Amino acid sequence: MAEPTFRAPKGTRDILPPDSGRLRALIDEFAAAAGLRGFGEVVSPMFEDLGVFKRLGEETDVVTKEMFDFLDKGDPPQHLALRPELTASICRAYAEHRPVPPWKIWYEGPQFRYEQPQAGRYRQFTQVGVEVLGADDPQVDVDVISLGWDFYRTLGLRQVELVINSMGDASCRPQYMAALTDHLVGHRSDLSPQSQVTLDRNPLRILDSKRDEDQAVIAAAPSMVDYLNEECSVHFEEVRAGLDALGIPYSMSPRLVRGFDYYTKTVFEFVGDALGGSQNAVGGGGRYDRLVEDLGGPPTAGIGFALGVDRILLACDAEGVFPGPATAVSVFVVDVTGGGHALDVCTRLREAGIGADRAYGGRSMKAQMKVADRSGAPFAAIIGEDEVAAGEVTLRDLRGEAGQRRVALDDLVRDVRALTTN
RNA sequence: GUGGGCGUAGCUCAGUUGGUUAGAGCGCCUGGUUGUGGUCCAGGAGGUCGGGGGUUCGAAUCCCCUCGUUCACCCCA
Repeated sequence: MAEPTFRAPKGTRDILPPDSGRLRALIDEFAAAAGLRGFGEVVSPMFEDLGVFKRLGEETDVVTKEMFDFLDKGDPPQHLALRPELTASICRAYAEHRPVPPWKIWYEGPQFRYEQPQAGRYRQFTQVGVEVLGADDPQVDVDVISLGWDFYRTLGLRQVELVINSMGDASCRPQYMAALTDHLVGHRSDLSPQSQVTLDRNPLRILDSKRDEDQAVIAAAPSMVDYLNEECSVHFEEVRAGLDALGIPYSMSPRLVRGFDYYTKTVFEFVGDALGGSQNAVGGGGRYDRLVEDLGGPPTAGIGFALGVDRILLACDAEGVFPGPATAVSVFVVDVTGGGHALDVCTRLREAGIGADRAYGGRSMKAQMKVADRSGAPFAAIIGEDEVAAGEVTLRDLRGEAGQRRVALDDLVRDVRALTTN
């Protein structure tokens, strides 16, 4: 392959038709699902002060080594970073604008992490997500989780599984951490070298290690749910009861700890079973009752999730669902008189709200018919000298058995409507 | 960031132990008598074999570097 002068930067890609149409349709689907449940959209900046993201946790890889950060041209310069996720931005916006709680919002857009790219893992990737700020009612957790669950079902995905856990809060997590650390330190020599390093930095991280050597130690480790205090325990029970009431299946995993330090109480992940490899998390989220405060806002409970659009589409491919939208072009105009009449006919159709396209460059009828076929349009409107003389066009059915017939130019819109509405 | 696989036309891939003008299928373009696509037939365009360096009389085939991609770890969506 001849090397082009420029190519999309490492870990980024161009999304072209028809994939881009599919992406758009997926986001529209999510917008509809969120809107139906009373969520409003927030469009926030693509970059923030670096400090906004640092609050996500000093032990979080996304913060410590995966940030696209830079200095602006100010004096003194401001240290900014492309957003690696959106929860922090939303919390920053909440602290800044103080909307009336509960604040139910959804978002969509690209996010950036400086990682080694892999299938389903990009340096620029798209997420859709929701956040609810200002309500710690477990019913909110249920509402949020069910929105995610329903969304996957709407797309047609059947092999997505829900996994949940509880991380406790500031009063019970320390006791669990002590017990976990005791256990891990006691088996330090049984852990992989990498996990032994992790142990000193953030013991919780070892729980989702995928290395075989670690599995026995992890399996014997204490579970957070056994250390939950009364409040957290009741909260978790109510979340589970709510999911049960909705008939949403889930499994509990004491190993589900998530990568951000800010989570409290409920955490959950949607796993795409149809995706091989490690990039099988198609969505995840949890409750974060301290984050808004950490960003300078009032004490505010929060919960939300982010769904990886790129991975969801890979999962759709794997399951053979969500093919994407059909063409919006209903009529492809074939004009063998030079093209001037195609201009007129297309305009008539478009002004009536009927999708219309045409060929350019005065190509042969055969060539234009091929383009018409490829366009996916259900009908072709053919214009030759005969039609022009009679003030008509030949309307041809490209997909069915209706054949073709001549119609008066002034009746074209009416006839196309009749054919496309039944 | 660490380690392994891969990188030949727009796409999916063949290219034998290094040896003459690098191939196929799909796609694209043009035709198959004078206005008709989706089937069929015939032509055609399109590649300095990711890039750079080296070994050799000679390299897509061997070596080194580099870039990209992919898999695992890590992390996460």
